[in-house]
Amino acid sequence: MSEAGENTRKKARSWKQDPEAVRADILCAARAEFAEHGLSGARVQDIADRIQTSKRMIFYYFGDKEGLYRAVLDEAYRSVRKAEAELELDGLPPEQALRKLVEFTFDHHRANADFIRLVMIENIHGARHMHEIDSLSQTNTAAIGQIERICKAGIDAGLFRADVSPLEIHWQISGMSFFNVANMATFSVNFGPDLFTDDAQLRLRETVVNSILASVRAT
Amino acid sequence: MSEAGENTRKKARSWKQDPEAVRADILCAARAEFAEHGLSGARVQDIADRIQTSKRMIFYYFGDKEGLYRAVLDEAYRSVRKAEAELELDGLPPEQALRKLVEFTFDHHRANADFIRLVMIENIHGARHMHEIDSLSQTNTAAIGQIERICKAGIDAGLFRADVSPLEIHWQISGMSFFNVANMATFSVNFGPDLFTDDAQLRLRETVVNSILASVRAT
DNA sequence: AGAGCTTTGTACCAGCCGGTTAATTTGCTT
DNA sequence: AAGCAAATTAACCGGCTGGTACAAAGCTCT
Repeated sequence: MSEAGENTRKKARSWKQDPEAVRADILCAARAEFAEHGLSGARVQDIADRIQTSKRMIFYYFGDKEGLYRAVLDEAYRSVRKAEAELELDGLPPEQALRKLVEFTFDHHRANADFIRLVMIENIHGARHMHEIDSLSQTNTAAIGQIERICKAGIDAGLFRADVSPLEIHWQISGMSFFNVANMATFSVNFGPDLFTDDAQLRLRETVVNSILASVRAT
Repeated sequence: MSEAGENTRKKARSWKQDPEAVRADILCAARAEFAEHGLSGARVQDIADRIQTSKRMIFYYFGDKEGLYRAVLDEAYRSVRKAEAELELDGLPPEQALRKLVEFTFDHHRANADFIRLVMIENIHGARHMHEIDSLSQTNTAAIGQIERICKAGIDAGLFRADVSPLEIHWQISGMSFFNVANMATFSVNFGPDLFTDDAQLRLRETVVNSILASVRAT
């Protein structure tokens, strides 16, 4: 979740070489640019302008525009997965664990609009570029693991229906949390901005929690 | 829901003028192109190539690229709203009405991937272009009307909780139905394509129905 | 039939943008 | 200090792309 802006390297008169920092700066600026304008809408020159570097450097480090885009996508997924993995749920009773997971996901999506936009963009491209990033395939399914454990505990305790599907639950949580951020613009235009004030979002989050919990509970 | 492809006008040797058909053809080709490549990714030349016309015609009828995009967006929303309005729910008991609405929305989103993609794209642009289309603001809130009526009936009958929010319900239904189509690509890459087979989608739809119903039911 | 409008075809342009060439500077190694 | 690879800069290029100028061809009305 590396923060935006803030030149990491010193670029005062007599510049010091610091390739890692340059790479990181470019990646950060590129993430913002791609998130804002999409792949074809992003301008390499604008990315260079965001930090103190030249267009040439971008091609030097990342080959071409798509290479840069892939690197951005890779890093974005990596940092999100890291945050997910840090969430500790194992001690909690099933319902509380599920509640906490939903609340976390909902909040985390809201707090990482750039990532959401990158995923939107990637979906527009049919996830074509994700296929070319090998590091993604394995670690992503770990997100399901948490839900599987919660479900198993819930079923064993007789609290959850025996036929709950962890994958479907993840789909539901992701779906609403994602939609909430991704479609805020059009939803606001169509139905007003009332749902997106801070306290309305709190209520909405609770609605999502209740909806998920209600649907997994044993009758 | 005008269908794709299929040149409406005759373009044989001695061409007859048929501006309406040309306009419709352009709109149809443009919708496909924009849905596929986004606003900046779409090529005007490619739109012209999809049907039997010249780039010149597009600018003649729609002014510029953004004007065309706006027209596409307008027509897309219009046709979707029309389909929504045709859904007849008033005779049904509350739970069945809500179920039918969810099932309809879920299916309708799946069947209109182009529209979903246009909305995704518009969201990436912060719904900037929707603001410039006046015909949208009024008719869209009508979608909430149906849910309001259902909720009122449900509450009066003691079946639904008294504090259900029609807007939140609409948000939930839209959210999951939208996500299901919009994020199919990345979701499949991350968690496998299992959820998107025809019968898995049927089960998933049922999960959504149950989830919504469970959360509105009076305790 | 011909004036005057709308509609269509052809050729073209200006500028933007991804990407490159080549030369300069920095820092490390010896 | 000399040699060399890595890092950086500046200028440049080719082609793509939105948009246009101009002319020709149909339709309509008289």
